[in-house]
Amino acid sequence: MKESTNIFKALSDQNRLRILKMLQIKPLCVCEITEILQLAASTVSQHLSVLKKEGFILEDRDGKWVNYLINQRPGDQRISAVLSQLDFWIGDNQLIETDKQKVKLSDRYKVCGT
Amino acid sequence: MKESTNIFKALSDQNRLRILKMLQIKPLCVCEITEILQLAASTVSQHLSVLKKEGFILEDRDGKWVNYLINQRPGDQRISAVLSQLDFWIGDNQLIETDKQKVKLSDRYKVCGT
DNA sequence: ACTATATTTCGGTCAATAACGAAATGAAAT
DNA sequence: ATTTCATTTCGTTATTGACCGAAATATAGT
Repeated sequence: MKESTNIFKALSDQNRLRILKMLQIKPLCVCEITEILQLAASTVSQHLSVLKKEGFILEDRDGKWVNYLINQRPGDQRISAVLSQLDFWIGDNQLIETDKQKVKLSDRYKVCGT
Repeated sequence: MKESTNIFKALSDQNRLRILKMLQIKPLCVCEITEILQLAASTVSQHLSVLKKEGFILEDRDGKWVNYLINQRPGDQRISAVLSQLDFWIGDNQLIETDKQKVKLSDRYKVCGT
């Protein structure tokens, strides 16, 4: 018996919304997200695990990195509904606007490891 | 400049979801909702003010009572999207099922004032 | 004006959660 | 095998949010 989770809870945190919008641009590893959000890596990891647990995103290990990406085939229809119209549900504000710019310019080989 | 509020935050609380589903049956006053949720009136009032502030519901004073009802013409399209398909977004569980039964049987003149 | 009932506002407590840094784990390169 | 870097897990702290009861406000009836 699977208990019905409240998908809105996963979306109630502003930083998790920012992450979703960033992943809309392209898959990212934890250290790239950490760099952009200016949070501790452990905090970002937690947010990602919430989004993954709910089915919004998938992880894909690539060597020492873990890429996170939007889940294209979520089990839950409500999650599909949100993800397929992310711009409708989560409008851009200044913060998200600049996040997206940073994602476009982000290069893992420069951001990480230095 | 109106700051963009996170509509998901208003929906992240289980009791607020219950209230929305109850109001789907019929408009209710605070004391009826209080009776069904078994919370303090002040707590229910807080929940209602959040839902009202976000545009999910409207209030309509009727003498000493204040009726709350689903907003049929929300300004925010996302809120329309949620409200027009409330059953899709907020599935029934046992709790909500019995809430709705209680709403159908609820009679303000018996519940309040005694 | 006074009383009764409904509701909201206020001040405070407690629980949930977002945040951090440190330690543990995973994977690759030396 | 050891080092290095990315990530996760753990333990703790700070913040936020749900909740309550008491006091304040609103409305209607006496």
